[in-house]
Parts: sequence; structure tokens; C-alpha cells
Amino acid sequence: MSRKIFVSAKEVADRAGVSRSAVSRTFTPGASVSEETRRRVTEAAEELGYHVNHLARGLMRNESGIVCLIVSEMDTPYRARLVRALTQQLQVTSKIAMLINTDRSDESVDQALRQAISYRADASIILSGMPDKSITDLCLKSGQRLVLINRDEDREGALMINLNDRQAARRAFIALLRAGCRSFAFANSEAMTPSLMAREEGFCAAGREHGFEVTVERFGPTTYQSGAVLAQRLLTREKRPDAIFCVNDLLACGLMDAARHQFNLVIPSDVCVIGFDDIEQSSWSSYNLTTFAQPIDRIATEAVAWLDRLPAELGNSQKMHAELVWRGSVRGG
Amino acid sequence: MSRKIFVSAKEVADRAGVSRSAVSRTFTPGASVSEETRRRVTEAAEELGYHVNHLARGLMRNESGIVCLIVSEMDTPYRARLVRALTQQLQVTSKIAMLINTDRSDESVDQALRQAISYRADASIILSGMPDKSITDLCLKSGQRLVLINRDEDREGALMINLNDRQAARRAFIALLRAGCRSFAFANSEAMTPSLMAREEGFCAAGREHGFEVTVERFGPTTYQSGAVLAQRLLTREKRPDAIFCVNDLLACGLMDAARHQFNLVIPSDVCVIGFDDIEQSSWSSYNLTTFAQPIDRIATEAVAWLDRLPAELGNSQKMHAELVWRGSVRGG
DNA sequence: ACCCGCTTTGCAAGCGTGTGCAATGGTTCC
DNA sequence: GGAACCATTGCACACGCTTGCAAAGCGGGT
Repeated sequence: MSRKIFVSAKEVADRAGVSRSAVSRTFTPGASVSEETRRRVTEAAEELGYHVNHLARGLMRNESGIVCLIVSEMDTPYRARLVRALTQQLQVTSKIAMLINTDRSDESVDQALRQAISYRADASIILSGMPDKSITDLCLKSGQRLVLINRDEDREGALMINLNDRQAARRAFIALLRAGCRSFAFANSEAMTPSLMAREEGFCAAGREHGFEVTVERFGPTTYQSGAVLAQRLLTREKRPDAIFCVNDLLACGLMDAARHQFNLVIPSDVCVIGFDDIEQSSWSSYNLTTFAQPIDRIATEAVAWLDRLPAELGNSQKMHAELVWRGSVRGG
Repeated sequence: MSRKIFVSAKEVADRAGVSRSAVSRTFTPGASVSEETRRRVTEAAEELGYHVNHLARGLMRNESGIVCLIVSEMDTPYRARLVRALTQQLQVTSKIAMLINTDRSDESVDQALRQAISYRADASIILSGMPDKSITDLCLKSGQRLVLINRDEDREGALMINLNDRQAARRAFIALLRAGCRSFAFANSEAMTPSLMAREEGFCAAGREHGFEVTVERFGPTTYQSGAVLAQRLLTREKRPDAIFCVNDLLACGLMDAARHQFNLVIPSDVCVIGFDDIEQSSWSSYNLTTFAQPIDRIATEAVAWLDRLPAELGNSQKMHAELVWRGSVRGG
């Protein structure tokens, strides 16, 4: 509760011998100020260490410059990279990221959006979870922009950025088929988020179309540890799969480690593996995992660019393409 | 530039048939409001979707509730975990994290602090880089709290949280010595930050005390890729080291992968490795790396707790203890 | 009936800005 | 010289909130 004593425009004005408006205008791009007064103001501001109060400015302009990033488990490699790309991109367009962690309860996405409203954020970008419609409606009605990344459910007025998960999954199947695999499995978590389920469905559908049945196994959260459990379940079947598509690189890493160290299998000769996300670890030589790269920078760029668009051109759905990155966990390639 | 139309306290007051003060008091813990009016106010607020404007509140109270996290390369496993822990802890004490990325130029830490001042942040927590003294002085003079994590340089009035890097490094040496190693190397990056250098110095000092010379090699940024290069340099020496202390787990992973896949060495029988940070990957069975765990949660808790302390008790330095986590990359244990 | 103390409530000032409006002063053009 | 124009500047109000202050209401004790 320390008394804060930031220097205000009034003090700068006094020191520079001008009116307070002059100070305000000096720091407002495009405002009318003579070269002389601008010089004197900036000088005085420099000496006093003056910085425009963005809280007050936001209050007046009705535009805070704040954008909320709502995310859970943000130390996950993929999420961390996305958060990094987003904050960076926001700064480029002179906005600033407010980070809200929704690790705790389920309703906390709603809680997070309430915070966003309280701080009069210009926009919220949701990377995890799905907020209630009532609260997103309130956001939109209040004039707040909303971006949903890989969230799938429809929200009129929001920007929705999604991957072509289904198509990528089909592509994965084809790749494994061409590699000579004949017994296919899909390793999923129990998170059941739309994009994860889309990958599962796409893979199974592709299998059926080619006359193969796909073994699906689901377990726990989408983590390395779950990958080990899934390996346990899949690789002990009497008909051991020779191709496993993992819903996620993290899972894939866990599964590969278990396959090698517990079951002494060789990848890719005994079993081929494909992942999703292209996290950094996938390129590490212990994994060398063939996987799908999300266009993270493009996602971030598009999301942020949309925030400055006029409401007129609110085309509200962007489909992104996940590119297959060939590495050593699939034969041939 | 969409017109925002958040609902204000005035509207709630009108609807509830009370004064604007009443509604303000309803949302101010500890203020004097009768049960009856509070009920009517909350009801009206609920119907209208009212949320206190934290910008305006911050302006009045001179306390924004905002805390800036200043960090570069935040998708690095260790940093990401720290950021997560900090945001979570901040939310627990009903503050909110503003995330500032300083990946770009060198002066951008200063830039970041200017942003923090502009948004009248109650505090700034610096995880990367070292700001100029003039700007930190301005922060402190303005009544902003400052926390430096693993930044080492002195800043009167700020809280500095550091690890016992030197001591941990000595501990690493002892462990390797006890494992029977006789040829020691230290793998460092060229980042040269105080804590990394402290680890190097501590390790070398311990070596000298026991009559061993430690081979030091430094290369590039503190990444997985650098680890591979360092492996190249260290493992091709005529007297190949049988113990390598890596400044960081990321480096260690890269080094281990190169040692195994390029040089066909077995860990720990051919060479023992110790890392630092205990990132998640260190526990993955491909690495199973003996390393030092930073007390991330405690760091976050202490940092955030300090923000609420009275200025009287500003003890400004906290030494944290990094705990050795025994895994399989060192013989014995 | 009166006074005292306590809780509740409204009024109004103020936080640090942005900006419309009118006034000022200078320059150019006829 | 006067009119017309333009850039610059200061005044004052607004933004949405908190909070000190005083007034109002109320109950109880004498």
C-alpha cells in the first residue's frame, strides 16, 4: 500500500511553462503542436521522468491497449511458443498482453473473461477451454474483440482460427500406409477437445476408406506420461500395431520412449510414429519425430492483425494448414 | 476503433434506485452498505452485466493491481514454468500479470519498464536481462516494487532472488568425484549471465580444491543445439572427459544426444552428466538426467508475497536452495 | 421527550487524461 | 490596409471510479 508518486502531465506543463493540453498533445500522434513547445515539453518530460498514464488515457479514449491471453498449462511447449509469438506480435502493434492462467477450476475461463472486461481489454484471445456463451456475448456486446484459437465451437462475431486437423490426420494415414504399415493405432488423451477429436476422427475415417480398422486408445491428460501408458496398452496387444498416430508430440515422445526402453522396439522399423505440433523436442535427435507443424507465427500474426480491422470486414473464420514435417520416425519419406 | 459500450456504475445505480456511491461501495470490500441495498445493487449489476472498471479504480486508488513480468525467450522450459507459477500466484492474491517480451533489442528491458510505468504497474518482476540503473531508479522513486530473479546485480530497494549457484556447482563436483570420475569438464554457453558464470566458477573452484583441472568450453546461446556443439568439442579431445557438468538442462540434453548418437558413448558408464534446472525433459526416460531443481513454486510465492509487504520490512535479498535430483546420468547415487 | 452513538447514504471533489471549442497571433492574398 | 486563412494554444468538460464529510435515520438509555 505504498503511496505511489508518478509524475503527472500537470507537473511537466508547469516546468515547461505551457498548458497541460500542450503536454497531452505532444504525446498524442497527429495532434497540433508547434516544434518549439514540443521540444520544451519532451525536454521537461525527460527530466522529470514523465510517462503518459495509460490507465487514464484508456479511460478517456475508451481503448486500453490491453489484450488478454487466456490459457491453461502454458508451460507446455506448444502453448508457450504460441504465447510468446502472440505477445511479441502484440507489442509490434503497440498493444500489450495481459496473461490469465486458467489452470484451476472449469469456470475459470469465465472468470478470466470477467477480468478482461474489468480491465477494459480491447480484446481477448482464448487458447484453452471454452467460455460460456452468456459471457462471450457480454464481451462482444461490450465491443470487445474475441479470438478463439483451435476452439472450434461457434461464436458469432468472434474470430475463430482453426487447423485442418481432419485433413492432416488423413495425410498422416496416407504417409503411414505408403511406409508399408498395415496395423494402425491412434493414441489419444481423454481431454476430448474438438481439435484432438477431429484428428482422431480424420485418422479413423481415412483408415476405413482404405479398408483398415484403426485401434483407438485414450488415456489421461495430454502429456508425456500418458504417452507411456498408451504405449503400454497398445504395444501389448496380440496384434501389435506397426503405425501409431499420436494426437500430440508430447504424447508421442512418451510413447516412443516407452516403446524403446520398455519394449525394446526400434523406430521406425518395428513401429512408425507420427505426432502433432512440431514442438522443439520433436527435432531432438532422440526423437527425430515426423510430425505436423502448426504455423504458429502466422496464427499469431493473423490473430493480432484482425484486432485492428474495421468491424465491417469481420470475416470470422480462418482455416490454417498444418504442414507435415518429415523426420525419421516413419520409414521412407 | 469500435465504440466500446461497457455498462457503468451510474446505470446500475439508476436501475437499482440508489446513488452511484452505493454501487461503488457494494464492490468495495469492507465498505459500509446495508444488506438490502447490496442485494439490489448486485442484482441490477448482474442483469446489466456490470463489472467495475479497473482502469478508473486504479486511477483513483493509485493502485492498478497490475504486475509486469519482463522476460525473453519465454518458451524455454524453465522460463515457461516460472512464468506460469508467477501468474498463478499473482492471481491468487488478486493481482494480474502483464507479460512483456524482451526478445528483440538489448535496450528493450528498459522499454519494458517504461511500459510498466505507463500502465502504472504496482510492480515489475524481471526474469531476463538487466535494466539500466537510471530506469530502475525511476521505478523505485515512483513507488513501484521491483523483483529481480537470478539477476545478481545490486539494486537498492528491489527484491533480489538468487540461487546458491556456486554451492550447487561444488555439490555437483563432489557427486561426480564420488562417482569415480577423474576428468572433469564444464559445458557453458556464451550468454555469460551472472548465474551461469557462478556455476562455472563454483565448479572450477571445487575442482582446483581437489587437485583437478576442469576443462571449460563455451559456445553460443544456452540451447539444445549448443549442447551438441559442445559435445563435439569436448568429446573429441585426446583426453576425453568422463564427467561433464552442463550449465543448464537444455544444453545437457543436446550434449547427451550427441554423445550417444554421434559418439556412441553410454551414459553414465562412459561419461557422467549433470544438468541444472530440472526441466520436464530431464525426467523423460531418454535423458533421465541428474540435475538441480530450482524451487520454482517457492520463488514465485516469495516474489509475490513480498509485493504485499509493508515497506518497513523490505529485506531485499533472498537466497534460494537448488536441490540435487538424483537420476541415472551419474554412476552410483 | 431528549440525547448519544452507530450505521447507512448522498453529495461532491478529485484521480490524470483527451479533445471540442473559441481565442490568439501570424501569414498571405487582394 | 484589411480580409481570410491557418496553425497553435488554453479553457473546461468528460471519462468512471473512490472516498471524506456531513446529513439522515434509528434504536436505546435516561
